[in-house]
Amino acid sequence: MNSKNKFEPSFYDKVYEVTRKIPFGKVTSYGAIAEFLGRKGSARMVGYAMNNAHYLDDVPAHRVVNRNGLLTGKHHFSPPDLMQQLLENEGIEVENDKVLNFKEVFWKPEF
DNA sequence: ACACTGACCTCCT
DNA sequence: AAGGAGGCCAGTG
Repeated sequence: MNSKNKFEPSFYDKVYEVTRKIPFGKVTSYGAIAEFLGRKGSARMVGYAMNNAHYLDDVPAHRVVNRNGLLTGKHHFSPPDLMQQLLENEGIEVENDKVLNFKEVFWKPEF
């Protein structure tokens, strides 16, 4: 997976690392992660990394939504509703494939 | 090494 | 206000 050497984690690895640090009951956006990693305009890379992250059970991909709080990646889960179910299970209100109180449950990536 | 892909974001009609 | 197109850049064939 990692094309770079092990001393310098690839972009994907950083995305996974940040995604794992998302607190319980919190969510973040692709753009926020991309910006945090220094690739502000590269939100697509984050989403692409999330695609691969599905093979990892350590990465809560359901906590990552787009900038509008919309569950864009829900269709990529086994049952599409699983993403919403997981979020609601964490106390996050989701309605019409959108995260309610997105501003409150939003978690800015940080170490 | 080139071309295409992609769970997004922003700007421009 | 709603929709279309371009841009961002790492990874894979």
